[in-house]
Amino acid sequence: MNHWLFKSEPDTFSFDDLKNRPRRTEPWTGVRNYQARNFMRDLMRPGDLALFYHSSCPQPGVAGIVRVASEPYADPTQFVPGDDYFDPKSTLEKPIWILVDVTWERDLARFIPLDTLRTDPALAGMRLLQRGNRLSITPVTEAEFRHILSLGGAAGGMPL
DNA sequence: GCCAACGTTGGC
DNA sequence: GCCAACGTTGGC
Repeated sequence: MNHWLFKSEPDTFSFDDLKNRPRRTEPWTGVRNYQARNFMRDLMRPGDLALFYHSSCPQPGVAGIVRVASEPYADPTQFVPGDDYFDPKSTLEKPIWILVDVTWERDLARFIPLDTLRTDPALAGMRLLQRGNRLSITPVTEAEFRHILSLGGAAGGMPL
C-alpha cells in the first residue's frame, strides 16, 4: 500500500466538508499538474491511506486521514466549458486529466500545524516540506505517515 | 499583498 | 529543443 498527502484549500473544500458529505466520499476534482496526475494514474490504488492537508489558509497543516476510494477515472470538470477546470485540449475520447474518489477515514485528536511538521527531525525528508514543492498530491513514506499519525493522536477505531 | 519557486507556453 | 515570459502556488 502507498501513502499520500492531498492538499486542499479549506475555504474551498475542507476535511470537515468531506466528513459532512452524505457518503463522506467525494471525487478529487481539479488536479491540473502532470506529476500529480501521474501519481494517481501510476501509483495510487483503492485502499491507499492519505493525509488531508489544508493549504493557503491562516493555519496550514494536516487536518485528518482519508482513504483512496476508487480507481483513477476521467475528471468530468475538464469537459465543462466555463468550469474553472475546463481544458479545451481534452476530449471524451482522450481525456487528459483524471481523479480518484477520496473518502473520510478518521479524525485526528488534534490538528497538526505545518510548523510542527517543519521542526520535526523525523520529517525532514518529507516531500511536502522540500523547498519549492508545489504539488497538490505528494507521496508520503509509511514511516512519515505513521509518525504523523502518532503526532495527531489516536481518535479511536481499528488500527490503520 | 508580496515574492520565491516552479510549471507551462510559444516564438524562434 | 531552447529559453524568456508569463501564470500559479502557497507561506508569510
